[in-house]
Amino acid sequence: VPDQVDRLVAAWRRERPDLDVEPLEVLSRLSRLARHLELARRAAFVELGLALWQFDVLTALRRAGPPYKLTPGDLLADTLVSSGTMTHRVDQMEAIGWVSRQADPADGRVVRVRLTASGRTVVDAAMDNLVARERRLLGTLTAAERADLARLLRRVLEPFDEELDAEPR
Amino acid sequence: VPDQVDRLVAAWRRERPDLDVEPLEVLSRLSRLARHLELARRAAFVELGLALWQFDVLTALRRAGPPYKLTPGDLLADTLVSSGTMTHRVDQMEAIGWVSRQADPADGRVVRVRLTASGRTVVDAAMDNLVARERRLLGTLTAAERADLARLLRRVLEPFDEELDAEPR
DNA sequence: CAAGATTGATTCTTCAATCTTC
DNA sequence: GAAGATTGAAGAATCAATCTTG
Repeated sequence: VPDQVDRLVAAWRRERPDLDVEPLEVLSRLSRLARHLELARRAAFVELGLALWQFDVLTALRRAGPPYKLTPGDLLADTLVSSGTMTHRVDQMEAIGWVSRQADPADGRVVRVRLTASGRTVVDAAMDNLVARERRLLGTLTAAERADLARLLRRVLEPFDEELDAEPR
Repeated sequence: VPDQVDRLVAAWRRERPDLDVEPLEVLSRLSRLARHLELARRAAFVELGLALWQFDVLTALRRAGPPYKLTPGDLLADTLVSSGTMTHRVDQMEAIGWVSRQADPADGRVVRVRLTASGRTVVDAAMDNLVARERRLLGTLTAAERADLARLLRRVLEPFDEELDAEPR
């Protein structure tokens, strides 16, 4: 049964027979799937009064463990956004009360972003919700297939992770 | 060798041992990879004076084949954005001269968005560029592995494609 | 009333410039 | 001067409301 990407690839082969579009079989599915996931996650979080970008910041802090503090710079690497974006995000979430800012006693340039108790409550609920839904989503695959998929994705992801240390944002 | 997602998953297991975060092995890699791809594509198109969202619209029209006409509604399904977004996009690109709007003679509610000659020139160049780079990106995988990856992604994507007919945007 | 497209308000992201501290 | 964070302006995505035609 052909899917949307099969149709897309067939269309390219018809319109640009000079181009070998084989890479799209993987990368176009990947982009579309990521976009669908984003839309689905956003819809699920609306009920919790939570925006997707807020969830991304909260989970980074939650994962860090007690005392739930990271610098804006740490958060950049986790969320892959620019530094200006992160400042704005922290502003908003500080106003809501999910995070707070603290000066770093050792280095005056650095700020600590700390997850508050209410922020932790929200992110734990959202994470329960998310993992449950995403498990359903992967239910069409066997455990072995999921492991295969994870392994292949890791291989493609490798070059990107390596260059992360070098790039400013 | 552990990657960023291995670290992320390990952190969750430490902080939320009550949660089974196995789905993240796949879905977190997928999201991160999609984000990296987006950033890389954006950087590549900057040299061509092309924004990512413009590329998405142009390719949908180019793939459609002569006479390179689609309705805004058609473009929604291809690009997974809202109807308001698409109107704004077509506005911008019409101002640049890459597309034009035409009324549908048969149905007054419908608009045809047509790719112009200059739009076609731009999209063909960008597509050459994109496919070449993405082929390099997948070079770490063998042909068999790429086929495996495409197959597995297709399986996960299936439920989303099916519900596409039902949803408004 | 439904379908298709548009509009305007709001929100988020980005970029480049700036400020502070090392 | 470099690192880390912030600022403000500009651009794009979204939502809900609206307009037009079937």
